[in-house]
Amino acid sequence: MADNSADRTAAALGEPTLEEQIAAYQREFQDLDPQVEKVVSALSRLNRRMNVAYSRQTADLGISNAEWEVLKALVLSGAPYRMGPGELAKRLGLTPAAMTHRIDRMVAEGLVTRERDESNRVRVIVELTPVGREKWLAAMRLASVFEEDLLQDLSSEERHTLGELLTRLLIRVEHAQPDAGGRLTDLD
Amino acid sequence: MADNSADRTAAALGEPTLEEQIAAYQREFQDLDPQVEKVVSALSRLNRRMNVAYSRQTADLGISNAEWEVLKALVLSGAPYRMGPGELAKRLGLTPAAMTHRIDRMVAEGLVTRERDESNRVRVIVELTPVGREKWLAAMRLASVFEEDLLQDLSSEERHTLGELLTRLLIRVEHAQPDAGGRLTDLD
DNA sequence: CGTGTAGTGTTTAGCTTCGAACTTTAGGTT
DNA sequence: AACCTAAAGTTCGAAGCTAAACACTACACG
Repeated sequence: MADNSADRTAAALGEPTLEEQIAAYQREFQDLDPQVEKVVSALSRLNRRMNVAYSRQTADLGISNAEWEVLKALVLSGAPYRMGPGELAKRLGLTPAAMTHRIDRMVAEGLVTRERDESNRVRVIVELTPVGREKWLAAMRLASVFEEDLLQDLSSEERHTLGELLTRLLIRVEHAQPDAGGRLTDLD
Repeated sequence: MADNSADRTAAALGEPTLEEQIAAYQREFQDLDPQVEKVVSALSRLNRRMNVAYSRQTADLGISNAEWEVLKALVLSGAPYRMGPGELAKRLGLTPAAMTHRIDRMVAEGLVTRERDESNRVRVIVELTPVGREKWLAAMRLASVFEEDLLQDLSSEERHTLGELLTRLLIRVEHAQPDAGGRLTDLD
Protein backbone atom coordinates (compact mmCIF):
# COMPACT_ATOMS: atom_id res chain seq x y z
CA MET A 1 0.00 0.00 0.00
CA ALA A 2 1.70 3.15 -1.14
CA ASP A 3 1.08 6.75 -0.23
CA ASN A 4 1.61 6.66 3.48
CA SER A 5 2.91 10.19 3.66
CA ALA A 6 -0.03 10.90 5.92
CA ASP A 7 1.39 11.62 9.30
CA ARG A 8 4.53 13.29 8.09
CA THR A 9 2.81 16.22 6.47
CA ALA A 10 -0.14 16.30 8.81
CA ALA A 11 1.40 18.19 11.66
CA ALA A 12 3.58 20.42 9.47
CA LEU A 13 5.55 21.74 12.37
CA GLY A 14 6.91 25.20 12.01
CA GLU A 15 5.52 25.73 8.57
CA PRO A 16 5.09 29.46 8.01
CA THR A 17 1.61 30.84 7.55
CA LEU A 18 0.50 31.73 4.08
CA GLU A 19 1.00 35.41 4.81
CA GLU A 20 4.50 34.87 6.12
CA GLN A 21 5.38 32.78 3.14
CA ILE A 22 4.20 35.39 0.68
CA ALA A 23 6.06 38.12 2.54
CA ALA A 24 9.22 36.02 2.32
CA TYR A 25 8.79 35.50 -1.40
CA GLN A 26 8.34 39.23 -1.92
CA ARG A 27 11.59 39.93 -0.10
CA GLU A 28 13.43 37.61 -2.46
CA PHE A 29 11.57 38.35 -5.68
CA GLN A 30 10.30 41.89 -5.96
CA ASP A 31 8.01 41.76 -8.95
CA LEU A 32 5.72 39.14 -7.48
CA ASP A 33 2.02 39.87 -7.41
CA PRO A 34 0.98 39.01 -3.85
CA GLN A 35 -2.64 38.57 -4.86
CA VAL A 36 -1.75 35.97 -7.46
CA GLU A 37 0.69 34.28 -5.18
CA LYS A 38 -1.87 34.01 -2.43
CA VAL A 39 -4.29 32.15 -4.68
CA VAL A 40 -1.64 29.83 -6.06
CA SER A 41 -0.02 29.05 -2.74
CA ALA A 42 -3.35 28.40 -1.10
CA LEU A 43 -4.33 26.07 -3.91
CA SER A 44 -1.16 24.09 -3.67
CA ARG A 45 -1.21 23.81 0.10
CA LEU A 46 -4.86 22.91 0.18
CA ASN A 47 -4.28 20.12 -2.23
CA ARG A 48 -1.45 18.69 -0.20
CA ARG A 49 -3.61 18.65 2.89
CA MET A 50 -6.50 17.07 1.08
CA ASN A 51 -4.33 14.32 -0.33
CA VAL A 52 -3.05 13.55 3.12
CA ALA A 53 -6.62 13.25 4.36
CA TYR A 54 -7.64 11.02 1.49
CA SER A 55 -4.59 8.81 1.99
CA ARG A 56 -5.50 8.29 5.59
CA GLN A 57 -9.05 7.40 4.74
CA THR A 58 -8.23 4.94 2.00
CA ALA A 59 -5.56 3.35 4.18
CA ASP A 60 -8.26 2.75 6.79
CA LEU A 61 -10.19 0.83 4.15
CA GLY A 62 -7.20 -1.33 3.25
CA ILE A 63 -6.59 0.18 -0.16
CA SER A 64 -4.11 2.72 -1.43
CA ASN A 65 -4.90 6.11 -2.84
CA ALA A 66 -3.62 4.85 -6.16
CA GLU A 67 -6.16 2.06 -6.13
CA TRP A 68 -8.93 4.44 -5.20
CA GLU A 69 -8.16 6.51 -8.28
CA VAL A 70 -8.66 3.47 -10.46
CA LEU A 71 -11.92 2.61 -8.75
CA LYS A 72 -13.15 6.17 -9.25
CA ALA A 73 -12.35 6.13 -12.95
CA LEU A 74 -14.16 2.84 -13.43
CA VAL A 75 -17.26 3.97 -11.57
CA LEU A 76 -17.27 7.24 -13.49
CA SER A 77 -17.36 5.29 -16.73
CA GLY A 78 -20.80 4.00 -15.68
CA ALA A 79 -22.20 0.46 -15.73
CA PRO A 80 -20.91 -2.06 -16.60
CA TYR A 81 -17.79 -0.38 -15.21
CA ARG A 82 -15.31 -1.49 -17.83
CA MET A 83 -12.33 0.30 -19.30
CA GLY A 84 -9.11 -0.57 -21.08
CA PRO A 85 -5.75 -0.13 -19.33
CA GLY A 86 -4.72 2.47 -21.84
CA GLU A 87 -7.68 4.69 -21.26
CA LEU A 88 -7.32 4.26 -17.51
CA ALA A 89 -3.69 5.27 -17.76
CA LYS A 90 -4.58 8.39 -19.71
CA ARG A 91 -7.25 9.37 -17.21
CA LEU A 92 -4.98 8.95 -14.24
CA GLY A 93 -1.90 10.46 -15.82
CA LEU A 94 0.18 7.31 -15.64
CA THR A 95 2.31 5.42 -18.10
CA PRO A 96 0.75 2.26 -19.51
CA ALA A 97 3.52 0.33 -17.79
CA ALA A 98 2.50 1.61 -14.39
CA MET A 99 -1.10 0.77 -15.19
CA THR A 100 -0.22 -2.81 -15.99
CA HIS A 101 1.38 -3.26 -12.60
CA ARG A 102 -1.35 -1.45 -10.77
CA ILE A 103 -3.97 -3.65 -12.36
CA ASP A 104 -1.90 -6.71 -11.44
CA ARG A 105 -2.17 -5.76 -7.81
CA MET A 106 -5.83 -4.90 -7.97
CA VAL A 107 -6.65 -8.19 -9.66
CA ALA A 108 -4.72 -10.01 -6.93
CA GLU A 109 -6.79 -8.14 -4.34
CA GLY A 110 -10.04 -8.91 -6.09
CA LEU A 111 -10.94 -5.28 -6.81
CA VAL A 112 -11.06 -5.72 -10.60
CA THR A 113 -10.87 -8.45 -13.20
CA ARG A 114 -8.78 -8.42 -16.35
CA GLU A 115 -9.70 -10.26 -19.52
CA ARG A 116 -8.93 -10.04 -23.21
CA ASP A 117 -11.55 -8.51 -25.44
CA GLU A 118 -12.53 -11.45 -27.67
CA SER A 119 -13.85 -9.17 -30.39
CA ASN A 120 -10.50 -7.42 -30.62
CA ARG A 121 -7.76 -9.48 -29.11
CA VAL A 122 -5.33 -6.60 -28.79
CA ARG A 123 -7.51 -4.98 -26.22
CA VAL A 124 -7.89 -5.81 -22.58
CA ILE A 125 -10.93 -5.12 -20.47
CA VAL A 126 -10.62 -4.16 -16.84
CA GLU A 127 -13.88 -4.56 -14.99
CA LEU A 128 -14.89 -3.56 -11.51
CA THR A 129 -15.85 -6.44 -9.20
CA PRO A 130 -18.63 -6.15 -6.60
CA VAL A 131 -15.91 -6.02 -3.97
CA GLY A 132 -14.26 -3.18 -5.83
CA ARG A 133 -17.52 -1.33 -6.04
CA GLU A 134 -18.08 -1.73 -2.32
CA LYS A 135 -14.63 -0.35 -1.59
CA TRP A 136 -15.33 2.61 -3.84
CA LEU A 137 -18.59 3.27 -2.06
CA ALA A 138 -17.01 3.08 1.36
CA ALA A 139 -14.23 5.45 0.30
CA MET A 140 -16.77 7.78 -1.24
CA ARG A 141 -18.76 7.94 1.99
CA LEU A 142 -15.66 8.81 3.98
CA ALA A 143 -14.55 11.35 1.41
CA SER A 144 -17.88 13.10 1.31
CA VAL A 145 -17.91 13.50 5.07
CA PHE A 146 -14.46 15.03 4.94
CA GLU A 147 -15.34 17.30 2.05
CA GLU A 148 -18.54 18.50 3.61
CA ASP A 149 -16.55 19.25 6.71
CA LEU A 150 -13.85 21.07 4.81
CA LEU A 151 -16.42 23.50 3.41
CA GLN A 152 -18.29 23.79 6.67
CA ASP A 153 -17.34 27.40 7.31
CA LEU A 154 -18.58 28.58 3.92
CA SER A 155 -22.13 29.62 3.26
CA SER A 156 -23.99 28.11 0.36
CA GLU A 157 -23.45 31.32 -1.56
CA GLU A 158 -19.75 31.32 -0.86
CA ARG A 159 -19.51 27.71 -1.95
CA HIS A 160 -21.18 28.62 -5.18
CA THR A 161 -18.86 31.55 -5.78
CA LEU A 162 -15.82 29.43 -5.04
CA GLY A 163 -17.01 26.70 -7.38
CA GLU A 164 -17.56 29.17 -10.19
CA LEU A 165 -14.23 30.91 -9.79
CA LEU A 166 -12.35 27.62 -9.71
CA THR A 167 -14.24 26.36 -12.73
CA ARG A 168 -13.20 29.42 -14.66
CA LEU A 169 -9.56 28.79 -13.82
CA LEU A 170 -9.96 25.17 -14.80
CA ILE A 171 -11.51 26.08 -18.12
CA ARG A 172 -8.63 28.41 -18.82
CA VAL A 173 -6.09 25.66 -18.18
CA GLU A 174 -7.94 22.87 -19.91
CA HIS A 175 -8.88 24.75 -23.06
CA ALA A 176 -5.47 26.25 -23.59
CA GLN A 177 -1.98 25.14 -24.43
CA PRO A 178 1.13 26.86 -23.13
CA ASP A 179 3.15 28.67 -25.78
CA ALA A 180 6.93 28.64 -25.85
CA GLY A 181 7.12 31.16 -23.02
CA GLY A 182 4.77 29.26 -20.78
CA ARG A 183 1.85 31.55 -21.43
CA LEU A 184 -1.55 30.02 -21.95
CA THR A 185 -3.02 30.65 -25.36
CA ASP A 186 -6.57 29.92 -26.34
CA LEU A 187 -7.22 27.01 -28.64
CA ASP A 188 -10.42 28.15 -30.29
CA MET B 1 15.06 14.08 -13.42
CA ALA B 2 11.77 12.77 -12.12
CA ASP B 3 8.29 14.06 -12.69
CA ASN B 4 8.00 13.80 -16.44
CA SER B 5 4.29 13.17 -16.41
CA ALA B 6 3.96 16.37 -18.40
CA ASP B 7 2.71 15.41 -21.80
CA ARG B 8 0.65 12.47 -20.71
CA THR B 9 -1.81 14.48 -18.66
CA ALA B 10 -1.60 17.62 -20.74
CA ALA B 11 -3.93 16.63 -23.51
CA ALA B 12 -6.27 14.60 -21.31
CA LEU B 13 -8.16 13.17 -24.24
CA GLY B 14 -11.75 12.28 -23.65
CA GLU B 15 -11.77 13.42 -20.06
CA PRO B 16 -15.33 14.31 -19.11
CA THR B 17 -16.12 17.90 -18.25
CA LEU B 18 -16.50 18.80 -14.63
CA GLU B 19 -20.29 18.92 -15.00
CA GLU B 20 -20.41 15.51 -16.64
CA GLN B 21 -18.23 14.06 -13.97
CA ILE B 22 -20.41 15.37 -11.18
CA ALA B 23 -23.53 14.12 -12.89
CA ALA B 24 -21.95 10.67 -13.16
CA TYR B 25 -21.06 10.66 -9.47
CA GLN B 26 -24.60 11.61 -8.56
CA ARG B 27 -25.97 8.69 -10.53
CA GLU B 28 -23.76 6.31 -8.55
CA PHE B 29 -23.91 7.95 -5.16
CA GLN B 30 -27.17 9.69 -4.43
CA ASP B 31 -26.44 11.64 -1.29
CA LEU B 32 -23.64 13.63 -2.83
CA ASP B 33 -23.75 17.39 -2.54
CA PRO B 34 -23.05 18.62 -6.07
CA GLN B 35 -21.96 22.01 -4.82
CA VAL B 36 -19.33 20.50 -2.57
CA GLU B 37 -18.23 18.06 -5.20
CA LYS B 38 -17.79 20.81 -7.73
CA VAL B 39 -15.40 22.70 -5.50
CA VAL B 40 -13.44 19.61 -4.57
CA SER B 41 -13.20 18.23 -8.08
CA ALA B 42 -12.18 21.58 -9.51
CA LEU B 43 -9.50 21.91 -6.84
CA SER B 44 -8.07 18.52 -7.56
CA ARG B 45 -8.10 18.91 -11.32
CA LEU B 46 -6.65 22.37 -11.18
CA ASN B 47 -3.79 21.17 -9.11
CA ARG B 48 -2.99 18.37 -11.51
CA ARG B 49 -2.86 20.78 -14.40
CA MET B 50 -0.70 23.21 -12.49
CA ASN B 51 1.77 20.53 -11.54
CA VAL B 52 2.06 19.50 -15.16
CA ALA B 53 2.80 23.08 -16.10
CA TYR B 54 5.41 23.48 -13.37
CA SER B 55 7.06 20.19 -14.35
CA ARG B 56 7.42 21.37 -17.90
CA GLN B 57 8.91 24.66 -16.83
CA THR B 58 11.44 23.21 -14.42
CA ALA B 59 12.40 20.56 -16.98
CA ASP B 60 13.21 23.38 -19.39
CA LEU B 61 15.62 24.73 -16.80
CA GLY B 62 17.33 21.38 -16.37
CA ILE B 63 16.06 20.66 -12.88
CA SER B 64 13.26 18.47 -11.60
CA ASN B 65 10.16 19.61 -9.82
CA ALA B 66 11.49 17.81 -6.75
CA GLU B 67 14.63 19.89 -6.82
CA TRP B 68 12.67 23.07 -7.27
CA GLU B 69 10.76 22.30 -4.10
CA VAL B 70 14.01 22.10 -2.17
CA LEU B 71 15.23 25.36 -3.67
CA LYS B 72 11.97 27.06 -2.72
CA ALA B 73 12.18 25.89 0.86
CA LEU B 74 15.75 27.13 1.19
CA VAL B 75 14.97 30.53 -0.29
CA LEU B 76 11.91 30.86 1.94
CA SER B 77 14.11 30.32 4.97
CA GLY B 78 15.82 33.62 4.09
CA ALA B 79 19.53 34.45 3.94
CA PRO B 80 21.91 32.70 4.45
CA TYR B 81 19.65 30.03 2.97
CA ARG B 82 20.57 27.15 5.23
CA MET B 83 18.47 24.33 6.60
CA GLY B 84 18.96 20.85 7.99
CA PRO B 85 17.84 17.80 6.02
CA GLY B 86 15.31 16.92 8.67
CA GLU B 87 13.56 20.24 8.55
CA LEU B 88 13.61 20.21 4.78
CA ALA B 89 12.06 16.76 4.78
CA LYS B 90 9.29 17.91 7.11
CA ARG B 91 8.55 20.95 4.96
CA LEU B 92 8.37 18.94 1.78
CA GLY B 93 6.52 15.99 3.26
CA LEU B 94 9.27 13.47 2.62
CA THR B 95 11.01 10.86 4.72
CA PRO B 96 14.49 11.74 5.90
CA ALA B 97 15.74 8.88 3.73
CA ALA B 98 14.36 10.43 0.59
CA MET B 99 15.83 13.77 1.61
CA THR B 100 19.27 12.26 1.96
CA HIS B 101 19.19 10.99 -1.59
CA ARG B 102 17.70 14.16 -3.00
CA ILE B 103 20.42 16.23 -1.40
CA ASP B 104 23.02 13.82 -2.78
CA ARG B 105 21.84 14.61 -6.29
CA MET B 106 21.59 18.32 -5.72
CA VAL B 107 25.08 18.46 -4.30
CA ALA B 108 26.33 16.60 -7.35
CA GLU B 109 24.62 19.15 -9.55
CA GLY B 110 26.03 22.06 -7.62
CA LEU B 111 22.68 23.41 -6.45
CA VAL B 112 23.43 23.09 -2.74
CA THR B 113 26.32 22.23 -0.43
CA ARG B 114 26.21 19.84 2.51
CA GLU B 115 28.44 20.15 5.56
CA ARG B 116 28.42 19.02 9.16
CA ASP B 117 27.55 21.57 11.79
CA GLU B 118 30.75 21.82 13.82
CA SER B 119 28.94 23.19 16.86
CA ASN B 120 26.69 20.15 16.95
CA ARG B 121 28.16 17.30 15.03
CA VAL B 122 24.88 15.38 14.71
CA ARG B 123 23.46 18.08 12.53
CA VAL B 124 24.04 18.70 8.87
CA ILE B 125 23.66 22.02 7.11
CA VAL B 126 22.37 22.24 3.58
CA GLU B 127 23.12 25.58 1.99
CA LEU B 128 22.00 27.08 -1.29
CA THR B 129 24.79 27.85 -3.77
CA PRO B 130 24.73 30.88 -6.06
CA VAL B 131 23.94 28.50 -8.90
CA GLY B 132 21.02 27.10 -6.93
CA ARG B 133 19.75 30.57 -6.26
CA GLU B 134 19.93 31.44 -9.94
CA LYS B 135 17.95 28.33 -10.83
CA TRP B 136 15.35 29.23 -8.25
CA LEU B 137 15.07 32.73 -9.66
CA ALA B 138 14.71 31.48 -13.23
CA ALA B 139 12.03 28.99 -12.19
CA MET B 140 10.27 31.68 -10.22
CA ARG B 141 10.15 33.98 -13.20
CA LEU B 142 8.64 31.27 -15.38
CA ALA B 143 6.17 30.30 -12.70
CA SER B 144 5.00 33.84 -12.12
CA VAL B 145 4.29 34.30 -15.81
CA PHE B 146 2.26 31.12 -15.85
CA GLU B 147 0.39 32.04 -12.68
CA GLU B 148 -0.42 35.52 -13.85
CA ASP B 149 -1.73 33.98 -17.02
CA LEU B 150 -3.78 31.41 -15.19
CA LEU B 151 -5.65 34.16 -13.35
CA GLN B 152 -5.93 36.36 -16.40
CA ASP B 153 -9.68 36.02 -16.76
CA LEU B 154 -10.37 37.08 -13.18
CA SER B 155 -10.78 40.69 -12.13
CA SER B 156 -8.78 41.99 -9.22
CA GLU B 157 -11.85 41.73 -7.07
CA GLU B 158 -12.48 38.16 -8.08
CA ARG B 159 -8.87 37.27 -7.37
CA HIS B 160 -9.22 38.74 -3.95
CA THR B 161 -12.43 36.84 -3.25
CA LEU B 162 -10.88 33.60 -4.44
CA GLY B 163 -7.82 34.13 -2.29
CA GLU B 164 -9.92 34.79 0.77
CA LEU B 165 -12.18 31.79 0.28
CA LEU B 166 -9.25 29.46 -0.29
CA THR B 167 -7.47 30.84 2.74
CA ARG B 168 -10.48 30.07 4.87
CA LEU B 169 -10.48 26.49 3.69
CA LEU B 170 -6.78 26.25 4.32
CA ILE B 171 -7.16 27.58 7.82
CA ARG B 172 -9.84 25.03 8.51
CA VAL B 173 -7.59 22.18 7.39
CA GLU B 174 -4.41 23.43 9.00
CA HIS B 175 -5.85 24.31 12.38
CA ALA B 176 -7.81 21.12 12.77
CA GLN B 177 -7.20 17.45 13.18
CA PRO B 178 -9.50 14.81 11.80
CA ASP B 179 -11.37 12.83 14.43
CA ALA B 180 -11.93 9.10 14.19
CA GLY B 181 -14.68 9.57 11.62
CA GLY B 182 -12.64 11.82 9.38
CA ARG B 183 -14.38 14.96 10.51
CA LEU B 184 -12.29 18.01 11.16
CA THR B 185 -12.40 19.25 14.71
CA ASP B 186 -11.02 22.54 15.95
CA LEU B 187 -7.91 22.48 18.04
CA ASP B 188 -8.37 25.64 20.05
C1' DC C 1 -3.55 -12.86 -50.06
C1' DG C 2 0.93 -11.16 -48.07
C1' DT C 3 3.11 -7.14 -46.15
C1' DG C 4 3.57 -2.80 -43.90
C1' DT C 5 1.97 0.14 -40.29
C1' DA C 6 -0.39 1.75 -36.43
C1' DG C 7 -2.35 0.76 -32.07
C1' DT C 8 -2.35 -1.89 -27.35
C1' DG C 9 -0.55 -3.81 -23.68
C1' DT C 10 3.56 -6.05 -21.35
C1' DT C 11 8.44 -6.53 -20.08
C1' DT C 12 12.85 -4.71 -18.59
C1' DA C 13 16.20 -1.65 -16.40
C1' DG C 14 16.94 2.30 -13.69
C1' DC C 15 15.40 5.85 -10.46
C1' DT C 16 12.90 7.81 -6.41
C1' DT C 17 10.54 7.01 -2.49
C1' DC C 18 9.20 4.61 1.81
C1' DG C 19 9.72 2.01 6.25
C1' DA C 20 12.79 0.22 9.31
C1' DA C 21 17.23 -0.75 11.21
C1' DC C 22 21.49 1.36 12.31
C1' DT C 23 25.28 4.96 13.64
C1' DT C 24 26.66 8.88 15.79
C1' DT C 25 26.27 12.69 18.92
C1' DA C 26 24.11 15.48 22.79
C1' DG C 27 22.37 15.82 27.14
C1' DG C 28 20.38 14.37 31.34
C1' DT C 29 20.56 11.02 35.55
C1' DT C 30 22.56 8.65 39.13
C1' DA D 1 32.41 9.61 35.12
C1' DA D 2 29.23 5.70 33.08
C1' DC D 3 24.95 4.99 31.42
C1' DC D 4 20.45 5.90 29.27
C1' DT D 5 17.56 8.16 26.25
C1' DA D 6 16.47 11.11 22.53
C1' DA D 7 17.49 13.18 18.20
C1' DA D 8 19.58 13.52 13.46
C1' DG D 9 21.04 11.40 9.36
C1' DT D 10 22.34 7.51 6.67
C1' DT D 11 21.98 2.82 4.89
C1' DC D 12 19.34 -1.12 3.28
C1' DG D 13 15.71 -3.67 1.00
C1' DA D 14 11.17 -3.46 -1.03
C1' DA D 15 7.54 -1.05 -3.69
C1' DG D 16 5.97 1.83 -7.39
C1' DC D 17 6.88 4.73 -11.31
C1' DT D 18 9.09 6.07 -15.90
C1' DA D 19 11.12 5.46 -20.47
C1' DA D 20 12.25 2.52 -23.83
C1' DA D 21 12.24 -1.82 -26.08
C1' DC D 22 9.25 -5.56 -27.22
C1' DA D 23 5.22 -8.61 -28.74
C1' DC D 24 0.92 -9.14 -30.61
C1' DT D 25 -3.29 -7.95 -33.23
C1' DA D 26 -6.00 -5.42 -36.61
C1' DC D 27 -6.41 -3.14 -40.70
C1' DA D 28 -5.16 -0.92 -45.18
C1' DC D 29 -2.91 -1.30 -49.40
C1' DG D 30 -0.34 -3.31 -53.20
